Formats: sequence, structure tokens, C-alpha cells
Amino acid sequence: MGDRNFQSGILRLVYLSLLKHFGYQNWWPVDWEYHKRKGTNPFDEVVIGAILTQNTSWKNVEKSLKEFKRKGKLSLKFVKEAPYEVLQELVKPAGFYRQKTLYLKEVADFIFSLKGRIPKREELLKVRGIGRETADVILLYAYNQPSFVIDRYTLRWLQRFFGFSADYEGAKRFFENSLRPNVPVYKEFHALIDELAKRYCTKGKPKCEICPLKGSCKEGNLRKERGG
DNA sequence: CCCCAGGGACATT
DNA sequence: AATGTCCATGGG
Repeated sequence: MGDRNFQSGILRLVYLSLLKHFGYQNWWPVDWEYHKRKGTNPFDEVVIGAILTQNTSWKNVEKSLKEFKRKGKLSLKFVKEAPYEVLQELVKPAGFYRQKTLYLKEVADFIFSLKGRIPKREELLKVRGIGRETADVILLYAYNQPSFVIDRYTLRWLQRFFGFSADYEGAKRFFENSLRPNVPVYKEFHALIDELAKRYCTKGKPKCEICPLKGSCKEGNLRKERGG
């Protein structure tokens, strides 16, 4: 994995290939119409969603976001002002609701303490409830900073496609050293990898035979040679 | 019944 | 640094 040109070349090809296969994913999903109507900030929805989706399917997050719209407001101001008991009921469908309610409060306080300033990654990581992935999600999708997001899907794909296992920071460096700091590309690439992992590079038995990257994937070719 | 989901905190080794 | 455990709802 030492050849930088090889890395950037293959990653670029992977990106274009996934984009062609799946089309634009347009992450992070935000209800623009709602925010226009209510005078709230789409930024808040990204931050709230980033906490709610921790180890949770997006379907369950959507249920919670709907509750926010129905019984309160989808804003950090509401998160800050609402009683813990009220907030907890709205978070419930997203699971881990006691933790996540606490995390939402902590994150809202932190965001307000910034007074509009864009936080450093290290600052975000000090906040309770913000780990590495959530920090990168907030930087990339809420603040539009070129911070590449890694998750379990990405690590699994790296392991199979290149045959090497990286930790979070190692994988992050790999992408950021291989790609220009391009916010729209970072956003789209992460979403595309997740789509690939959900549909083809699955946790159980991967569907290598019909994978859009089957030609260049190390694991896929090994499976082919083994005949299964 | 099982496993999994757009993680993170905390304890243990 | 690496690993284990807990958190919790909802779908397959």
C-alpha cells in the first residue's frame, strides 16, 4: 500500500465505478421543506441525525426525526430547552434512547458554546457522545469540511478489497492522502461505499459474483479462485 | 429463536 | 493498543 499514485488511481476508479452503478446518493438526507416552513436550520437536523444513527438503522432514525417534528421541533434550540423526559420519548424509536438523549443535550450545549465558530476535530472528540465517526460526520455533512468519514462498512470493504486491516485513523489517512480534499466527493464517496456494503459487500456472505467492483477486488478474486 | 443496524463510553488486560 | 460489555428499538 506504499504507492501513493496507485492508491489515488484505484480509489478514483472505485469512486467513478460506484457512482456509475448506484448514482448520486445525496447524503445527508434533510427535510428542506420542513426547515423553510418552521424557520429552523437544516444544520441542526444533520447534527441530531448524526447522534441518532449511532449503531442504528436509518429507518429507526427517521421514526425519531418524525417524532421531533410532531411533538416538538427539529432544532438544537429545542434539544437544549426541552426537558430530558420529553426528549427521551422522541428519541426512543432510534434505540439507546437514554444515552442518546444525554448525548444530544451535550452536543447542543457544545454547538451553542461555539457561537458559530467551526470546531476542530479534537474539540468535537472531547464532547460526550461524539466519537471519531460522529465527529467526522458533523464536520463533513454539517460544517462542509473535508473530513473523510470511516465506518464499519468502510473498514470491511477496505479489508476485502485491498486485503489489509486498518484502524479508524489509518483508514481515514488512507482516503485523505489519496484524494483531494473535495467536500462533495467525500460526501458522495462515503455514501457510495455504504451502499455497496449494504447491497453487495455484506457482513455475512458477500455477493461477489454480482458486485460492481468484482474485477479489481482482492477478496472477490480469491473467492473466485477457490470456486466459492 | 437468531442476527443486524449509517457507534461510543467505559473497564479490563 | 486491543478487546469485551453495555446500551435498545425495530426489521429480516
